[in-house]
Amino acid sequence: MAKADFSPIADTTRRAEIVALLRRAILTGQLAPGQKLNELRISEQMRVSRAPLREAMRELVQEGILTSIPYAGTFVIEVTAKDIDDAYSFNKVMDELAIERAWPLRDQRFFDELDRRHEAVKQATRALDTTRQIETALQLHGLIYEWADNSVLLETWQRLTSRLQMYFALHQHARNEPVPAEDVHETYVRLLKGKDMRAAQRHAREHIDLDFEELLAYARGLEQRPSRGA
Amino acid sequence: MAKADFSPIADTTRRAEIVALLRRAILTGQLAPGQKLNELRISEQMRVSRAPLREAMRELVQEGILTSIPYAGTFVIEVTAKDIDDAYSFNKVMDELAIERAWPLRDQRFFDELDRRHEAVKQATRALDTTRQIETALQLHGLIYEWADNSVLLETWQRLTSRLQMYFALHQHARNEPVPAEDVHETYVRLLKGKDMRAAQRHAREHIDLDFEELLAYARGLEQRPSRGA
DNA sequence: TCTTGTTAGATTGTCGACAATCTGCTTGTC
DNA sequence: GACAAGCAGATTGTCGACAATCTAACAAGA
Repeated sequence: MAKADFSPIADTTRRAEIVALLRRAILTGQLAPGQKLNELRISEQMRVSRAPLREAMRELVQEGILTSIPYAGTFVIEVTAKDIDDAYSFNKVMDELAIERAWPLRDQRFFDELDRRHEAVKQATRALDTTRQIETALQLHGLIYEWADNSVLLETWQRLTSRLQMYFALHQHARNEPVPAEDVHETYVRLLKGKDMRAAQRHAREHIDLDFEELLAYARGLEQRPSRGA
Repeated sequence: MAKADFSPIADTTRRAEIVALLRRAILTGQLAPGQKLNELRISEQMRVSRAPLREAMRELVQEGILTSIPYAGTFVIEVTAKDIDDAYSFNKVMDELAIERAWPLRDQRFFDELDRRHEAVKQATRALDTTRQIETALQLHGLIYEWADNSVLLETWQRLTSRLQMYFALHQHARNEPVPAEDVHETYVRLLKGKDMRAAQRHAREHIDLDFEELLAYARGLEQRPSRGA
């Protein structure tokens, strides 16, 4: 009775591969914020013409991690403390919604997947792979969105994820510290398996708090005492 | 003391104009859901080469109103009852957040702008211009997002707006009724000017409810009793 | 009759070259 | 020396043509 459960064929267009490459370069900090993307140089490096490269860049502009100025160029977005703060407070509200919606839909598959992703984080942590640690942590966190059964909510989360990953990667790059050895997701996973939804929501908020606070402090430090008035 | 308040120069690239044209065609229902966009035909009609057209389409795919299948084509998104329901329940939560954030930032400029946009809706209603009525109503509603001082929240709203406008336009198209003469936004505007934030939030939710309920009923009617199981 | 292989037409994906625009330097003038 | 005009050089925007892929119609075989 096992239905053959094929996954979609891999995207075979150059455009899709370029998107993946560029996104990765940006999210890992290989391409720094504010940096200009020279079309000719990149197309030559990738052995690709400018047409698919430009289309890929247009996608990433819409995704919000590149910004384009006509006849001037396309740049990696700058990251301000306000951007991080905005993403943070928005994320808090979304999290509560996602947990609320996903809560009654939790089943064995959910718990299994939760463990699987949790394991992936722990493995990346053991391997001292900071990039992958951020990536897997976000995937762990994203499970409630995938389970919330709301396409708009999920899509919004995925958009936000790009930027969050970029922010955290920047932070890690700057600190250049070894990754924390202890498992900060233990409580989160346990609460999601439990019976108290409010407690899970509360923890999710506070748990996110911690990481973000560090991030914010770092970003504020970068900005030279700007005039923050309207 | 009046600062020269210039608006940005108009986008001079064909790409930007194509994006605007296509978006308009989709949001007004000129291009029906599911319809395929033939690149050659459109590029000839617009007297433009396929390169900027394709870049424009890539943007709209990311914006969520087009969908692309490699080597098969790019299509206007289909609208299901679930999509509308998802957008609806997501919008409710966002609205509460937006009102909460915008509330303490309301000032004279806010009230003036509120009146201005309200007037625009009434004018479109008097002119029996349904398309413009939808557009202006969404702009009126979007003010709280612009005032909430959160870039992520605003951006998310703008993305959602595209689809909402499309949904409502479809609905209007299908009903083909004259627009309602009475002013459904009167209470909304009055509450936003008042002192009771909770009341404003409650009304926004219920006000939105009305329009959406009709929309949902319509969309469900379209779908041939689909199996709604997982 | 149903399935499978082939082929022609149409459409999308990609390429290399040209046009439009910006940037920085040079030049000339005061 | 300061400043504006004008001139390369580089970069982005756009174009037309070619290559890769899909669709459907049709033929051949079980």
